[in-house]
Amino acid sequence: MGTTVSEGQRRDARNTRRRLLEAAAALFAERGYERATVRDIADRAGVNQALLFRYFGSKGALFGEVISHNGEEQLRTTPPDELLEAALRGLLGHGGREPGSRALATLLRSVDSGDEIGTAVRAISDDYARVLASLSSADNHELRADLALSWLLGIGMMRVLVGKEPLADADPDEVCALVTAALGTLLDGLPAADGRR
Amino acid sequence: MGTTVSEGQRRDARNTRRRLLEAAAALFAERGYERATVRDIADRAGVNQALLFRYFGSKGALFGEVISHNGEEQLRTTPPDELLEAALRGLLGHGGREPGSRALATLLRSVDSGDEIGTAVRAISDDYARVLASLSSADNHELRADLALSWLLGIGMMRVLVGKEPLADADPDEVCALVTAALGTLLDGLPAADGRR
DNA sequence: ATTATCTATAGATCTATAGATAATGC
DNA sequence: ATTATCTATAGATCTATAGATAATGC
Repeated sequence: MGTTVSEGQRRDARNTRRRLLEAAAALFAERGYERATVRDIADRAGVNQALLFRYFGSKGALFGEVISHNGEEQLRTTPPDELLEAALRGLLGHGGREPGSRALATLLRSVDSGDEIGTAVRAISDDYARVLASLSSADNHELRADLALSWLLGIGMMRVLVGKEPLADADPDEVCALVTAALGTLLDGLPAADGRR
Repeated sequence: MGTTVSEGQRRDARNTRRRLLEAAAALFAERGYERATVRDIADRAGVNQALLFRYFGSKGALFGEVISHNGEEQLRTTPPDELLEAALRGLLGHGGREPGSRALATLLRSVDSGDEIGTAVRAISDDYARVLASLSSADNHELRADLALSWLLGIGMMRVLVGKEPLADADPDEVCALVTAALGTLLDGLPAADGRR
C-alpha cells in the first residue's frame, strides 16, 4: 500500500528521489540487495515503484549510489585509528541511525548478488582496507588489512545473519576488547612470527 | 539438457539419490543455496528435476542433508587442534575434492536464505564452534571460539565472494601463518588483556 | 505389476517498460 | 505545456506437483 504522495506530500522530484535513497539504504541494510525488492523500497518511500526506475535507471544503480555514499561517509568522518572499532560497532549494533555505520552491514548482506553488485562491494571494501593498511608498517600490510576487515565482516555474519550464540547476544564491549587485542598484534607491524622470508 | 539416465545408466533409485546428493553438494558449495536451482542440480546429476522432490521432498531438505553430512565428515576426521587450519585451508582452496572441506564454503554462501536454511547453518556452526571452544580454557571460551570461526568465514567471504585483492590471490600458507598466530593468543586461554571484571 | 523416470504446467515471484493520468507553473 | 506519478503488463525466473510413460522383476 504505502502512503501515496497525494496524501500530504506535494509533488517534488528531488524530494521523491531522496526518499527513495533513504528507503533503499534502510532496506538494503536490513535485507541485502536481493531480498529488498523494488516494490518494498518504493512502498517504504511512499512512492510508486515505477519512479525508482525513472530516477535511478535500475535497482543495481540505486544500490551503487547507496553503498558508496554510506561508506564514504563513515570513512570521511572517522579517524583511521578509530576505524576498526567504529566499523565493528556499526556491525555489532544493528546498524544505527547514522548512514555511515550501515555501510558494512549492507555490504555483508549483498555480497554474492551478481557482477554489478560485486563491483560496488569490492570498491567499498578497497576503500576500507586502504585506510586499515595505513595503520601497519609490515611489508604485507595490505594483506593484514584485508584479514582485519575480513574478521569484522565475519563477526557481522555470524552475529547478525547466522545468529550464532553466544556471539549473537554478546556484549559489544566484550567482543570489541577481544578483537582489538588480537588485531593489534596483526596490524601493528611486527613481522609475522614465521612469515615467508 | 543433461545426459538422461537412458544413456548408459540402468534404473536404480539408490544410485540416482546418491548422484543427486553429490551434485547438490557441489552446486551448493559453488553457488550457495538460492543460486543453485533444482534444475541445475538435477541436470548435473543427469536425472530429471522431478526426481529431486521424489527423493528428498524439497530443496531445503536436500540442503540440510548435504551440509550436515559434509560438516560432520570434517569434524569426525580432523583432530580438534588441527581443525582451525584444516577449516581455513578448506575455505582458501576453492573447496577441494573431499566433501568435508566444502562444508564451510557451503555455509558461507547459504547464510541468509530463509528460516529452514538458517537452522541448518546454525546447527553446523554450533558443531564447529564446540570443537574450537574445547581448545581454550578461558572463562569466555565459547565466545572466543565463535570469534575464531567468524574470522575463518569472513576470510572466505572476502577472498571467494568479494574477490578482494591482495587477499583473493594470496598464498594460503601466508594467510594461514598470520591467522593462526593471531588466533593462537585468542584461543590459548590467556585472560583478555582488559576484559570485563 | 511395480516403480523409476519424464512431461507439462500451476502458481508465485521479480525487474523493467510503455503509455495513461493528473498536478503543477506559465 | 510540462513533467511527476500511476496503471497495467511483458517477460523471465523458480519450486513443486499431478499424472503420463517406460523400464525392470516376477
